[in-house]
Amino acid sequence: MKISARNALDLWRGAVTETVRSRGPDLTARQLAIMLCVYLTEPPHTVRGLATDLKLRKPAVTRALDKLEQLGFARRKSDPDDARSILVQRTVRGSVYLSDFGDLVVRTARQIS
Amino acid sequence: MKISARNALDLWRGAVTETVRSRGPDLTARQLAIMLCVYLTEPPHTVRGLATDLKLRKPAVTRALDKLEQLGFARRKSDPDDARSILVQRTVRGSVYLSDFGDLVVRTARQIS
DNA sequence: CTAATTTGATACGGATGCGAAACGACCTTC
DNA sequence: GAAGGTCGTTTCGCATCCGTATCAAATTAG
Repeated sequence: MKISARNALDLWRGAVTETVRSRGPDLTARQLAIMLCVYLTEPPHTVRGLATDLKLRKPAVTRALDKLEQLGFARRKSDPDDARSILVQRTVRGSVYLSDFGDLVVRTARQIS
Repeated sequence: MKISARNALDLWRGAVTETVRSRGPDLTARQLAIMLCVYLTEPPHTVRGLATDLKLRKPAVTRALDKLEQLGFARRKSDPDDARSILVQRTVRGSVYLSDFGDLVVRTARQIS
């Protein structure tokens, strides 16, 4: 993957601009980071683990998961091995959303130099 | 610029995750989109123009500019040719921030596949 | 069994964002 | 110069997010 700093910024602008324009789900940076972590890194994902990984407080993760669950982008499942923990799971809807977003970035990249 | 959808998502995750972790300025997607537009596209930039371009309401742009100005990432200057308009201007601080962010994306890209 | 710890969720007060509507200042038109 | 339009801002009520502190439930340690 080769990319210059200028191209990186243009890429970011193109994708973020298009997201804003199209009135997509209004995710904060934290919510998006959590979502990408859940979908792109190996399970299992717990509230505690996500909080540690992203240097967030636990309530912030709980609330972000509330939002993602409300959008249908994540599901909570209690851990059978430790009923205190919850396992954050992916959904079809979330997979589709991220897939579309990835395609948007690719299309944007093609338009740049 | 060649990039696969999967790499695009990994790139996004890496950069957003690092931004969250490092406690950078907590910009919303709208605020970021406005900032990138101001810095990466040709001036002049007005509230009206930014709102039209991003399909936002004017008060949303005004508030985003309040935030960017508070962070030292933008300046308002009244248009000498039409005192109703304001011209959104770049700052050194904002340039440095975006430059650093671009470098972060480049570094992240290097770590991917 | 009891006490201490861990886990995720919740209550609270405060900060910040939103859209709709209204506003003052300014330009344009006649 | 009065009427109407444009531009950016402000006000209003509402929704969402934050961090701190606290909670109940489950687990672990003694």
